[in-house]
Amino acid sequence: MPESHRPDIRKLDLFSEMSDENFQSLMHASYLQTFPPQIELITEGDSSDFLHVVVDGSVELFARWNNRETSVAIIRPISTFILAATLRDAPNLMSARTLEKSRVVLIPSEDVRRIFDADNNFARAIVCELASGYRASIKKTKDLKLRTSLERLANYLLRQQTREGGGAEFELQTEKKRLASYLNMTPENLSRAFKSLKPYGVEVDGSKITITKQSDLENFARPSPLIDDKTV
Amino acid sequence: MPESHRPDIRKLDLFSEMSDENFQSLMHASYLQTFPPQIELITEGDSSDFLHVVVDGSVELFARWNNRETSVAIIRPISTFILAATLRDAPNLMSARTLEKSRVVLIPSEDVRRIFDADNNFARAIVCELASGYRASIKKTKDLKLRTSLERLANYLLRQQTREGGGAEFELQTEKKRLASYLNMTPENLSRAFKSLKPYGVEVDGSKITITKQSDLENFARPSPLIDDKTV
DNA sequence: TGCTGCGATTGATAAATGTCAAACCTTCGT
DNA sequence: ACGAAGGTTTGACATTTATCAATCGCAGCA
Repeated sequence: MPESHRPDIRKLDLFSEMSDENFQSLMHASYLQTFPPQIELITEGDSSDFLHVVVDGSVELFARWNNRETSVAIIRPISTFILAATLRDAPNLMSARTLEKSRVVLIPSEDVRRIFDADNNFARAIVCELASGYRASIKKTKDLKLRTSLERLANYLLRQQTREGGGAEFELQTEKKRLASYLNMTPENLSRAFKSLKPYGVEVDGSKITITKQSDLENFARPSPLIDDKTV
Repeated sequence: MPESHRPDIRKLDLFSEMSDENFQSLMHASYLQTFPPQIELITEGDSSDFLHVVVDGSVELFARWNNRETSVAIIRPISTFILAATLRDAPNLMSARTLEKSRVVLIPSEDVRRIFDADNNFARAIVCELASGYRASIKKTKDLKLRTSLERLANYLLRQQTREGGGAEFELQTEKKRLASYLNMTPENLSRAFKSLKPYGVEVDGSKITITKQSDLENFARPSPLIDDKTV
């Protein structure tokens, strides 16, 4: 793998504390690949041969069952995905496709497991990462089970607002079709949900959202750190 | 903590490979406590002071938001819970209550973290356990998002049948009220769902289920290893 | 034995969500 | 500039799921 992205990857929590030697060894065995949009990188059920790192573009994780499909996450630079499958040497539970032209570093799972055994700092970082991912997944379950679709949308908007810097005006950064699937609703339902949030000060213009009555929206959404916070 | 349960706990994947010394050290710092039914052991948001091991009875993990409540998991002997919060030293995301008179071993989180650092085999086991839990949670998300409540019930019955040994006749082992919450439906809806499964050979008598047309039910449920299998 | 309380069921109704079809709009490539 | 493709919105309608109220039935207990 070329050198160019190494410093960025090295900065990830997952890799920042490991020894130089082990990091170089991981990188040495990896590939940097560029993919066009809409390429299915992983199909669920496949064995997990590589830990993936998105360094450019974006990748959607999704799942299929019985001819239905749902969006589970959208991975943006710089982050890894399918760490759990890699470590357990188990089949991937989700499929992955590029949403746009993307660059992905592929680290052979075998090397990840080998260096996990050799490098205590790396092992510690892996545990942190896994625990975080696990907790994020629990939060998603709570969001799904405890909230109506309207409430999920309202809270999503507040989270997205925060991610985008906190201003009253921000971009969705996701197609509405995909957002609908992510929030477990149909595009039609999402469209109507936006209208239902208008009384709470949500203005929609294409992918631009403006929140004109912040406290009204928060009052309706009732965000909870135990569901909506990234870090907790 | 008294000695009596140690051999059983030692057999758990999480503890079976660690050094004797470290295991004894963990146990030495732990408490065995007996709780009556319906005691709230943990309230979500609390800091995670102990890793819990249910050695007798059963414990429900559930979550609250906005005056609603949902059942997330039921823990039966012998298993641990809230490992992720313990490791991250983060607040618990779920509450826990005993369903019946139960005995629980409480291992101080601090000791778990300390010995994680000291014992590579324990660290490895923790990673396995976390990765498993993470994957189980992803499967739950897929189940929730991709299936209707009727399909969730049908697949639940097939899983429960397997857990109970695979015979045509088996017990639910859970109040229907709780099962409904676990499957994200109301008790009324669950009751009707059972009736809707009658054409597929599901007979209900109290908590006893008899599956008279196995292949019909499987045909309807379409279980997938990537959602329903324990081990994958 | 007969209460009592609570879970389970049933029926009627309401609310939430999905489906289908059509129209609209934006983007993109020729 | 034009047309095609596909995402978005809207309306009408169907289905799923929840809510409310009443009843049933069983387990625990005086």
